[in-house]
Amino acid sequence: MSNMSSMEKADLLKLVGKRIKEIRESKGLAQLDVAVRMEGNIDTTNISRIESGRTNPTVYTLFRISQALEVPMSDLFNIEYSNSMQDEV
Amino acid sequence: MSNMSSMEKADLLKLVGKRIKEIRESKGLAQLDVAVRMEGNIDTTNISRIESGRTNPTVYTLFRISQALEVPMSDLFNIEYSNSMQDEV
DNA sequence: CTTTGACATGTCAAACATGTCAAGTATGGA
DNA sequence: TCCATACTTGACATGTTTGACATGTCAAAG
Repeated sequence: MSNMSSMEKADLLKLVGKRIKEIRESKGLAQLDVAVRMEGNIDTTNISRIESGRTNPTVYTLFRISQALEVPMSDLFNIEYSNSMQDEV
Repeated sequence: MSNMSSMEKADLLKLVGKRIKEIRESKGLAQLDVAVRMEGNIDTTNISRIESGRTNPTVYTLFRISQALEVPMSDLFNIEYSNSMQDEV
């Protein structure tokens, strides 16, 4: 997710979704496990839609997912500007 | 944004909004400047609502804002792993 | 072959984000 | 005071996310 400057909506959603799935699987969790851990009502339908990039989730939904996965929200964006600055225009 | 585990929706939205405003002002930009730099149609109304935490923005909207502000998306969440102190709670 | 688990996908309704315009507030300067 | 800039707030239409449920697919197990 380094050169985000020219990214389109569909690409962003796919990347975020893939990242969420990656984290979830690395923790050995099923979508249902995440749903159960999330605050408020949710079912796996929405998690599936988010992971496949078919929906444009709100920040609160992403927040609840990051809570359930026990990672900071920044992890969902997999941002590592380790060596450079962002988009020096 | 420490101890996010017990945060409620309204608090999350207020924090993110405050952080966006903080970054925007640190760059000497007006809401209108951000709107103009953002992809797609937008005016300052939505930016105002997001900054005041009155709406729950989608990830794509936050993405466009981070682009306009020329910061990585993680900056919008004020990740504290870097140099600042950790979770003083 | 049937069952079970995990996930994708379709539909529906309710709630909500966004975009747009208009009007209001506040501040600072001429 | 008047005017301009910056931002907030209300109302509304439009589109989309979300939650709920049903169904489809696929693989593994029995």
